[in-house]
Amino acid sequence: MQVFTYMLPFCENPPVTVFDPTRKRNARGEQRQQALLRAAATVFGRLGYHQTTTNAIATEAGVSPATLYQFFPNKEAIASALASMYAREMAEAERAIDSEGILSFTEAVGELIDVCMSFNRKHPEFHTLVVDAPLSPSAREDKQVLGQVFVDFIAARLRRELPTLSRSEAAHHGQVALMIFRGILDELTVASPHARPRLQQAMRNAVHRYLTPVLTESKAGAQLEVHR
Amino acid sequence: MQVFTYMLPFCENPPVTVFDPTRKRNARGEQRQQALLRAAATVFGRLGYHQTTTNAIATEAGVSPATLYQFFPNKEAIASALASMYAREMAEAERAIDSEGILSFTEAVGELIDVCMSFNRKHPEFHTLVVDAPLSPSAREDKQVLGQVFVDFIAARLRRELPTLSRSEAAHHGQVALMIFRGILDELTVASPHARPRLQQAMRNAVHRYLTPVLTESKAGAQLEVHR
DNA sequence: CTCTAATATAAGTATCTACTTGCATAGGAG
DNA sequence: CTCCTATGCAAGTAGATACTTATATTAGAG
Repeated sequence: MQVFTYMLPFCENPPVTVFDPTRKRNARGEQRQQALLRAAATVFGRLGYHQTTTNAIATEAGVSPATLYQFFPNKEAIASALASMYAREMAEAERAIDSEGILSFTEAVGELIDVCMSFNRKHPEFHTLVVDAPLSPSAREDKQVLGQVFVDFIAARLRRELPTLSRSEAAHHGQVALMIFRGILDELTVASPHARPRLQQAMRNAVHRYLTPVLTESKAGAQLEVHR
Repeated sequence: MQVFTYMLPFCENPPVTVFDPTRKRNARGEQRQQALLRAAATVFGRLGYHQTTTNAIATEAGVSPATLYQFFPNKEAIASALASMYAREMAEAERAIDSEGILSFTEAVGELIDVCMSFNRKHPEFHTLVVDAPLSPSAREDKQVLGQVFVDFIAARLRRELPTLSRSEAAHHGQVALMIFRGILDELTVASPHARPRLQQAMRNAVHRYLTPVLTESKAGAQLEVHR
């Protein structure tokens, strides 16, 4: 059986190595890997994970299907490599937001939303990879970390405004904000260009409106929540 | 080629007839159809649409695969029949909410959310059918109508509180509420029983907090929205 | 240059799964 | 009873697609 090593291209994060790390690679091979990943990204973005065939990826990259399997053990590995790369890159971008801590709560959360929306818009294939693709354990980990970074960002900002808020409460609200984000993102990915700006505004409003009462109504606690 | 007629079982709505409406059916056959739909619902709920094979449905129903195809032309038709049934039933339940118009805005919207959450909890397979399954045009129509009923319910309530709100604005807010609902529902369907009550409360809060500013901040219009 | 390992592919195979065929049984109308 | 049609199934077929094999070509190290 063939043994694989591959590095993730166009990504500053520590390279993800799969299988044998001792395998030598030529420059030509590295180019092919990158070309294959770019081709995969294109086709995944066009057709979604399930509709995308490995043959289509190979064709898009201008190589034979067998060549693809010189560099990736299976279809899942391609999806996982892309998903890991994107997840790490996006997490990095989120961590970089307001590292000096000069933004207000609303500004920081708005910036978080914008960064996430731009990223998804720049890499439309990320959505299907995260939602539809079966990922390797390591890619699942990266995906989960990405979610946690989003949640932690919001939780930290909430607690900065309101130190009396418990960690678990803050995390919970971060999680709900993430769910709201994802729900609207689902529509954003299929919305017509004409409808997009309004939805982007709605996204900011929805998350903001969910979070601000946590800060303003906090003294009264859960009693002020919608009853029933 | 075999010709099909089937009626949707356990559903008060007008029966959905597929193919030849003149085909005679015995009581035994009707039982089988219902058993097959029940079996399909079970397996779809357990494995999701894509992982569910027609063979598994037949096995679950205790019949051979060929028998399944006596009653349904293909896998999609099974998913479509179930999805149509559920979509109509759920739309009916939504339309029945506060038909006397005695509930407050908050109560009515809360009731809408509760009805939708209970329905999805009662029929866990509905989610995968609507999200993952390729549906027949008629089932897609029923699904789309269901979404519209949700949106219209909220839009009507918004305009009842605030008659100056334009129809399109009201509809937009209804649509965003639906996206928020779906985003949180996605997590509810996979949440542990222990986490569910808190998420249900978060669902009510999220939708409520998104909608109330539409009523209270309306005079100032979009200017009061989160800037940028 | 030469030799070895990496790269490339044509032409498959293997498997999965939706769906069929051919034939046997049953049950209601007449 | 008799016949026609609905019901039922064992044993398939067909087509899609992930993945492999055998083999040729290339290119970098020494």
